[in-house]
Amino acid sequence: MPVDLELAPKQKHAPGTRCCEPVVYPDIERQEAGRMAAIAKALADPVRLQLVDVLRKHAGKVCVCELIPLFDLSQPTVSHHLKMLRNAGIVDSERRGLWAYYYVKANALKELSTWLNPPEERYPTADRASPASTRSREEGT
Amino acid sequence: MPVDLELAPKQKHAPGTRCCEPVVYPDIERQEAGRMAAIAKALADPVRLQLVDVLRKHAGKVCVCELIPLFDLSQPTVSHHLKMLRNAGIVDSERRGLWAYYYVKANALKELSTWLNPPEERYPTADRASPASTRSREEGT
DNA sequence: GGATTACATTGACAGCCGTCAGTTCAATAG
DNA sequence: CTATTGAACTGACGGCTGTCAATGTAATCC
Repeated sequence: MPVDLELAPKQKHAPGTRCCEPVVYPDIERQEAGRMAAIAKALADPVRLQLVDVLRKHAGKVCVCELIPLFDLSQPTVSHHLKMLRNAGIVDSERRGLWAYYYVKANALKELSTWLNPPEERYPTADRASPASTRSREEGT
Repeated sequence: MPVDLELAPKQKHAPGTRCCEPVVYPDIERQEAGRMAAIAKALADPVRLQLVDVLRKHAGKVCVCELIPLFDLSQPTVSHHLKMLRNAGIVDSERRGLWAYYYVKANALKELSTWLNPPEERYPTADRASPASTRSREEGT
């Protein structure tokens, strides 16, 4: 049965003890997180990741007819993946006659890449778990 | 999955015309793509991305009870997301008494980060669509 | 014109994902 | 011991995803 935690003081914890120092959370992160998660979602499939990899490595515009035989997938499935990548803003396409050429949009992966790649190793080493202890950083690289 | 190149004159194209130069695809990419896609999948949700962000920024071990109020989600849902991050090998946890502390594992994001971050901004702007161009660099086996 | 080609779209299907209410479990407090 | 607390687990539900066969569409060739 549900417990009435409304009436009690919100943080009981152990008397005089805290689990860790409070975490503040900047609301600005939220929009950014949404955008980056959308990019990550588009890359969250091996086929799409390989597609982006091939397009990046060839650094030009690659025809769909060259992409299809790279996978054991039907043409509509590859087309579907390309569409998802385009909807995510990662790639774009251009038609020339019968053929469609895809390419990776510049800076499309920049935000996620920047977030993943911290510009500096300037993370403080405070251990928020035990405020009394003077430990720091248990994992070396 | 396998890169099975057809030997038959599969490519009709327009007579005497090619859509673009052939794309070779290193098979080694496949495993790597699978691993990186799994990491991307774990980050493909705003909540999980924010969780990782908070854990990274605090650079120590953060108690779950501090993570829960950051989101408008039930405790089981946050726990579920943390489990997915752990299963993906991105975070790990440690119990101390009643509390559980989560932290980002070192190097967990390294592979994806490296792939996203091109080692060099040396992308030429060769256009593979025009057969007249004289590029070479097709990375052989 | 009709036939062919390259690619996109549709519809259907199984499987996974995000969420919550409810429950369970382990550790602590009294 | 019992009561309480922090966190994980279970079951359920709607929605989304990856895949294919079939179809549609636009451009090209005869």
